[in-house]
Amino acid sequence: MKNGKVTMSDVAKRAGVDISTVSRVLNSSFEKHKYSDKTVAKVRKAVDKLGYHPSLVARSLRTGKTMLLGMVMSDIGNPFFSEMAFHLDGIMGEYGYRLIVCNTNEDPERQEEHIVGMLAHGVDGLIVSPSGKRGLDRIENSDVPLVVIDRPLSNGFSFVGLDNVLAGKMVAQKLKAHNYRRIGVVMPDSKEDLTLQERLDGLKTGLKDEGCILSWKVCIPPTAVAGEESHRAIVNKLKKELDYPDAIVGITNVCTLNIISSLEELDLVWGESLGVVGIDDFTAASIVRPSITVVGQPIKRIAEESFALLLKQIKEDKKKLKKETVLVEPVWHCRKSLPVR
Amino acid sequence: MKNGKVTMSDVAKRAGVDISTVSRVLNSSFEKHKYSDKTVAKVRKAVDKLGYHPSLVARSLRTGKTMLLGMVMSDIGNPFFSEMAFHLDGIMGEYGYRLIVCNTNEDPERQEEHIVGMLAHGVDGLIVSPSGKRGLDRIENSDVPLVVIDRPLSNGFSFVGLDNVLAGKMVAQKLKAHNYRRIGVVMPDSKEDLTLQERLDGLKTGLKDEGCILSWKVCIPPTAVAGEESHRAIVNKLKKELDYPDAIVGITNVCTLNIISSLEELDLVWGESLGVVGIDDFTAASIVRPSITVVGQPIKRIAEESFALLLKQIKEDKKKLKKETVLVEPVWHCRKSLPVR
DNA sequence: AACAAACATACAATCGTTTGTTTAAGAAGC
DNA sequence: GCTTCTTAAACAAACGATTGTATGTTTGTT
Repeated sequence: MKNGKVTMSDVAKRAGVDISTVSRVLNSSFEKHKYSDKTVAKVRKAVDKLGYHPSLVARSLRTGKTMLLGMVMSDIGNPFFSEMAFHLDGIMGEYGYRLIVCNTNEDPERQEEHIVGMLAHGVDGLIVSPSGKRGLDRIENSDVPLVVIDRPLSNGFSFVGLDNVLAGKMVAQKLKAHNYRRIGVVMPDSKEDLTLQERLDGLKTGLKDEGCILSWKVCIPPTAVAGEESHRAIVNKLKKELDYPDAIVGITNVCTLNIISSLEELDLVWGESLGVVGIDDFTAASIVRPSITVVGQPIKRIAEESFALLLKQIKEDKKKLKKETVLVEPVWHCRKSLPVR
Repeated sequence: MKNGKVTMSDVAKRAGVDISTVSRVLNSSFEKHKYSDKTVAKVRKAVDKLGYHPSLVARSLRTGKTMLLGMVMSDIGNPFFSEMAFHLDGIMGEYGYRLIVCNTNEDPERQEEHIVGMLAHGVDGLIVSPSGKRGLDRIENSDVPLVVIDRPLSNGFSFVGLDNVLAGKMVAQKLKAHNYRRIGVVMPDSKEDLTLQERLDGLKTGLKDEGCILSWKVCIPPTAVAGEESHRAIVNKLKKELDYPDAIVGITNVCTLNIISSLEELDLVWGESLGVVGIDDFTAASIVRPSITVVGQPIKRIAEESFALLLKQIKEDKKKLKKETVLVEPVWHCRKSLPVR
C-alpha cells in the first residue's frame, strides 16, 4: 500500500475478507467456491477504490506462466521482422500475451545469450528467426515451446516459412506468361542457406517446364546489404554478354536491389528494355520508378501460423506434439518491372 | 528439479550447503559474508552440473526489479521506431535490461491498455511515443520512471526529441547557402501537433534572417501516409502559380513524399528545375532518383539519451528528480535534390 | 587458558499471488 | 434436538529467489 503499490492483501483488509477470497472473486473461479453477492460486491468496491492491479510477477511465480512470448530476431531493422512483430503483437494481444523482443544482429553468440535470458525470464514460448543453431538446444532441453521462422533449420523444430520452391516456380510461370524466354538470375553465393537453393531449384524446374532458358547465373557475396562488389559483378556480366536476357531474376531482395543499381549504371530502364522480377519484397521495390514486381512473403499469415503453432504447443502442454512445418504460399506484388511483352 | 526446472534449492542440496549460501555466492555479495574457496567451488560445480539458471520471476518478486523496460510505440512499422528499438535493445542490453515492446497503432485506447499491462508486468521503466495523453497519468501515479519521445506532451514528462525549431532554421540556412531564394512549403494541416508549428517557425525566421522569401504554403490532410488528396492539392498549387519557386520544403516526411509524387506527375525533375528538401528522413528518400536531401533525426542519439534519462530516474530512484527535456540536434542527409545552383 | 573478534555458514522471513484443505455456520432431515 | 449436508469464508502452504539475523567455528590476543 505504501510505496504506491497496492497489493491483494490491502484489498482484502479494506474489504474485510480473506486474501484468498479476493483472489477467487477476481479470477471468477467459482467452481468449488461460491461467494455471496455481498462479499463479491465488497471486494469489487475495494478493488476500485484502491485502484488495485494484480502483480503479474507474483502470479507468474505461483502459476508458472508469465504470459510473455519472446521473439528472437536476427535483424530488427529489417521491415520483414518489424512487420512480423507488428502482427504478432496484435494477434497475441488478443490472447493476453505480451511480446518481448530482442535482436541478435545475426550474431550467434548474442542469439544464445538472448535465448538464455528469455528462458530465465520465464517466457511461455519463443519465436526465433535463427542465425545459426546456437542456443536452440537450450530451448529444446527446457520445455518451452518453440517455433522457428524464416529460415528452416535441419533439426526438426516446428517451422513456419515461405514455400521457396513454389516461389521459384511462380516466378518461372509469370515469366512465361509475360513472354520472357531468356532469363538471367542473380543469387548470393552461400552453400549453407538451403532456402536459396530451393528457390533456385523451383525456378530452374519451372523454367524448364515452361520452355524457357536459363541464360546465365551470377553469384554475389552473401551480404545483408547491397554492395559495390556485387554491383560490379552484375555490371561485368551484362557487359560481357553479347545480348541481354529478356529478364533478370533476383533470388533475394538484396540481389534485386543490386540488379537495379547495376541497370541504372548501364542506363538501362527495367520494364522496358528488359524485365526484372525478384523473390522477397523490400521497401524500395514499390518506390523506385519503374516499381519492381516481386513475389513476397505473406507476413501476416506467417505471424498467424507461428502463433497458432506456439499456442497449440502451450495448450497441449507437452512438446510431445510432433513438430510441424507450415509452408506458406508466396504472394505476388505485381508492379511495373515485368510488363507483358 | 523435476519438470525440467532446476531451482536454487536443488543446487544447495547437491552442493550440501544452504540455499542462502548459493544465492550469495552466485551474486558475489561477499561484503558481509565471506565464503571459503571450497564452498564457492562446490556451489559453482553444482550449478554447472545441474545447468542452473536463476528464475528472474522469483528474483523480481523479491527485489521488486524486473529488469524489463517497456517501449510503447505508436507505430512499430515505422522505420523510425524499429530503428529506435534496435538501438535501445543494444544499449540497454549492456546494462542487463530487456525490452518489452508494444504497438498502439495510434489508438489511445490501446495505449492505455498497454500501459496498464506493462505496469502490471512490473517494468522498471517506460519509453513512450505517445498517441495522446491517455494512460500516461497511470504511469505518473505509479512510481515507474517514464521518458516520452518523439512528440512532446504539454504535461511535464521527461522528454527526448528533435529540436524542431533548429531543424527549420537549418533548412533555411542550407537553402540560402545553396542559392535558393523563393521557397514553397508543404505542411500537414494540424493545429494540435506543436512539433509542426515549431518547424515552420524555425523555417520562417530562418528564411527571414537569410533574406529568402516564403513564396507559398500548402496545407495537406494530416494523414500518416501519402495520399491522393494531398497530392492533388500540391499539383493544383503548382499549376496555379505563375512561376515555380526555387525550392519546396516538406515539413514532414509524408509531405516530402507527396511533393515528389506531385512533381513526378508534372514531369518536373527535382534537383534540376527546382530543389526539394525535407524535414525527417524516410526510406524512400535515399532510393528515389534523384535522392532527396533531408534533415533527419539522430535516432541512435535519441535512443541513448532516452535510456540515460530513464536510467538516471531508476538509479536516483524517486521521481523527485525534476523532469528533463533533451532536444537533439538534427543531422543532415545531403543527397541530390538540393544541389548548389 | 580464557575471551573476544573475525569468519563461515545456516535459519527464517519476505515478496504477492494461487489453491488445496480446514473451519464455522445455517439449512435440512429424521 | 441432534446429526448431516451444504455453503461461505478463512487458513496456510507453496512458487523461487534475496537478505537480515543468528549460530557455530576458527583464529588471535594476552
